[in-house]
Amino acid sequence: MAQAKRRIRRTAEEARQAILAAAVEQLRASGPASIRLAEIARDVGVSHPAILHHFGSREELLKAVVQEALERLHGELFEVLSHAEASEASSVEILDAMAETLETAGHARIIAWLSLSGVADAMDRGRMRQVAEVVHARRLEALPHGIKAPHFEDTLFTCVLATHAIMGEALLGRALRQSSGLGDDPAASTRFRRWLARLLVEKLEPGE
Amino acid sequence: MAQAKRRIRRTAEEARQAILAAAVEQLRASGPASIRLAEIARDVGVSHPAILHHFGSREELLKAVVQEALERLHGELFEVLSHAEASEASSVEILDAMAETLETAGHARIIAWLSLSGVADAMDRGRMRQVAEVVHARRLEALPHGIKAPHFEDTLFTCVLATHAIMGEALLGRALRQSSGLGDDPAASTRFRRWLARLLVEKLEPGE
DNA sequence: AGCGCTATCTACAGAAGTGTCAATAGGGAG
DNA sequence: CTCCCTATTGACACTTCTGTAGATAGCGCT
Repeated sequence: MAQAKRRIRRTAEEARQAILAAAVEQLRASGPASIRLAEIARDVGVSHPAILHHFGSREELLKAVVQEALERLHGELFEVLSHAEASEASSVEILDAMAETLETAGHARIIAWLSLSGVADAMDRGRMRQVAEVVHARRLEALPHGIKAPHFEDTLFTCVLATHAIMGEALLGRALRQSSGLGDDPAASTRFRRWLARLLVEKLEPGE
Repeated sequence: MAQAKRRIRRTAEEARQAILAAAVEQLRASGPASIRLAEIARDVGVSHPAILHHFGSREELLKAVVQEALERLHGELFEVLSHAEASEASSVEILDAMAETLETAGHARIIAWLSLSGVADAMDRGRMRQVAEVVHARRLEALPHGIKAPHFEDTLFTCVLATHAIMGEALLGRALRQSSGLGDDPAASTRFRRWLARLLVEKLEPGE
């Protein structure tokens, strides 16, 4: 009858990782407000007090999840940019790769959740400015002679616009395509990205 | 002692409106998942069963709130566009007005909440295409001679980009300004809008 | 004034979620 | 093999939230 249930005993670190993974997925899917200990426990295959044992409280689990998610994001973006730099990729390809990362890994959704619920304020440390400075340096380098150098803020705003576009496409892409009469055509998304990349590149590197 | 509490008795319609208003505000502030009957009841100044009396269940209240919020949004956008058309406003001014509406009234946040939580799918009926068609007609009209007519999709994508930018600015504006080293400068937001408007207008009406 | 409709209230039931506790058992160390 | 540490569990306490039920009290109508 009631067979004694065989316990799987992980190391503390393995357990934390398994729990964090399930929690991040939950965060991506339904936001921080709907993170339930029982549900995550079920996904991992443990009982919910186990989670409390490793994280102390739901609140602290949430903190850890947010940190984990942001670290994954920064890590992946760093990797994408490193690859791009190493392979001398074109601006179009870089933009494409970043969009791909944000969209398919669900990072865009997570950022939106955190931003809306005000959970992750000021965890960023000026990354946008760093990126913009790199782009601006490239831009000045490739500047044809006799053309007035653009202001830094122009480059910065261009980067901000690119960010908004990528995020917006990840969040509202499907809905807007529906609303545009494009149906569910997934190719429309890549067409938009290509179009956007051309627009931005023409703005930043008018010579090419 | 316990003074009999004087009840305020509203008409059913007034009560519904008061409840909806409080609920929409809650939706804007913290999203659909955190809509609590007791809290809304407190805001309105009634007991929570009163809400259930008027709406039947939390679920139906939520439906009504979503519908109300989207109707407000469509109404306000329609008004803005009507004004713009009547006053022959410039494209820059139109964009500015729409951004203002989306941002200050909190519509952008609401849309983002609904989109993330998958509550409001397909409530739109092709409005994006309508807008894009109007813009495209204007664009062809103002076209200088001897220039090849742009594809409709180019105009459509431009409108989509504008939408993403406005939404993104409303959602992530503060965070990105922080990350850009611009601090809390609220003027930076208007500078960005101006910059964006110029970019889009130059794309759509290169002659001016 | 008296009556009836119904918006509103208080009190309570039930579900679900977080957190506590003592007991259990897996696995490494000696 | 035995012991000890601690990851894990089932049971339970407590809170919060939705929904129900019966009583009550405004307000229009006659």
